[in-house]
Amino acid sequence: MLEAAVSRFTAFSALTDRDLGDLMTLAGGRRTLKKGEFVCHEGETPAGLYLLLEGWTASSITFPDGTRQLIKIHMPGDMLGMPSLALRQTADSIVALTPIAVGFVSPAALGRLFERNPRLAALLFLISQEERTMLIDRVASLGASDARGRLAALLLQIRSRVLRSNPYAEQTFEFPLSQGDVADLIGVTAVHLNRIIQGLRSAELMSWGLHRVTLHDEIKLAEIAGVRSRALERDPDWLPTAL
Amino acid sequence: MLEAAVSRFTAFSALTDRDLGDLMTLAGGRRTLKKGEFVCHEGETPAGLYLLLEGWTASSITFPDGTRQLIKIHMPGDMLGMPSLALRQTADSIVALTPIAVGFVSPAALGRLFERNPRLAALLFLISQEERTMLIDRVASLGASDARGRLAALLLQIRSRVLRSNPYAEQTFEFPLSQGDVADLIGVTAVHLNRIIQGLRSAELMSWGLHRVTLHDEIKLAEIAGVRSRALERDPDWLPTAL
DNA sequence: CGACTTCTTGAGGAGACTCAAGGGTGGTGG
DNA sequence: CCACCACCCTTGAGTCTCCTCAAGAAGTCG
Repeated sequence: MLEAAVSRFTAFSALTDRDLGDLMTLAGGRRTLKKGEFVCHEGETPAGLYLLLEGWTASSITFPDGTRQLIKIHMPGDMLGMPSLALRQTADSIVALTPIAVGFVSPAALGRLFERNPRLAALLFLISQEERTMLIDRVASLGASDARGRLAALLLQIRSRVLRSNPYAEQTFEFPLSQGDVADLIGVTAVHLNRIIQGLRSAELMSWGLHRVTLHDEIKLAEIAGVRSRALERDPDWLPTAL
Repeated sequence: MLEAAVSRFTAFSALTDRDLGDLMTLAGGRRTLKKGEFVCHEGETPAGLYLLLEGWTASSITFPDGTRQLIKIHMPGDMLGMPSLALRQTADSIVALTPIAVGFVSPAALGRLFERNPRLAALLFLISQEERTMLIDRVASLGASDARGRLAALLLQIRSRVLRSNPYAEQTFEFPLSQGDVADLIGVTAVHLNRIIQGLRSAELMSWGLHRVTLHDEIKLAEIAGVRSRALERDPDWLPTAL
């Protein structure tokens, strides 16, 4: 459980006891939210960061005409609200897709982290860069692929993320999103997405039902998505030395 | 000139002489490239960062079928190659859209920055968050808008970026991209984009020609784009104190 | 059990793509 | 200096993806 909370850090480098302690003091004040509740709303003054401890969330942008675009799915270990640190108004709304628990990280604590534990600060910097890469891949998918390709890319991306926290997961995994949610993620209507899903089902590339998704042929799906898999850098030699 | 090179930092907070000195030692080895040359190719082992000093560049992802998706335009002051720091292979190719000059930043120098100047490191962190917001807005635009809206959003975004380095710019600005480039940016074909441009031209919302774009009615264009303007946070109080 | 959300299917229309061809422009070499 | 080539812009016609509107079926929660 604690392991999942720091998994984004440990993906880059092992943490010392001091690092772990600093992270724990960073994320104080555990808070739980029910499914459908909001961690924050776009337009608010940013309060700080939230370390997602349990459950899934999604961040979204709402257009003046009411259209909702889902930007990204978050899972345990993700730090929420970082992009809005640079802004006067929160950029995206964050909603709980399942019951969740978050730890609150005050901006002041973040400032102290940069002063007192440069190595951990650098790891947080790396996590941000990883997030940028994921957004870059999403831009590429939305801009260059059709609905089938976008769906395949999204499912593969979520699956690889699930695998990280549970290496024993099989081809099948829990999937709390509705088809409407996924439609908002990949930028198509729910009606059209449904027809795409029917197609992939009858081609026996995937199954989808009962809040559970199974990818039967990941190689074929990766071809459809047109994605290159990304390997994270481990223990980059330029990282400040551990305290 | 030097001013533009640090403009992304000073947008958040004024720099001390020490900060400026640290930044200068950070970006050593000025290199110039001709239009069309590549700063780096996707798939390579990441070498480090590049501070764009003069000219425009674009980063792109290439799909297995040869499709090219342009991710983002970079202008003087932008730090190139940051997302790939977290990866074993460079995520995006970066090509010069005009003659450019870059300064090279070694990963080792970056590590020292985190150890010796936490305030500057935090500013670099904030710049990364700003980049994430821009990508989030691009995901939203690509996912939720039609070609007209995407074009309007792109032009407004580029214009606000141009304004930052040249506050005296009028409605018109230099624009070195071809229609094909813009089509690759907003994820439509060049043929279709051209028809969209004709429409905006005849509606007298914009002009485009001779490597120059003029936005005649930004309010109307902002409506079409469906964008909220974003104000950067100035001098956040959690920043480590200046050295 | 009833209200609600979610999933599914149908039919017609609009936005975007493909293929194709003509004209303009800048650059290069003879 | 001119001829040629490459690239970019423009326009047309036909096709396909995806959207809208609509309504019924199935699942879910109180």
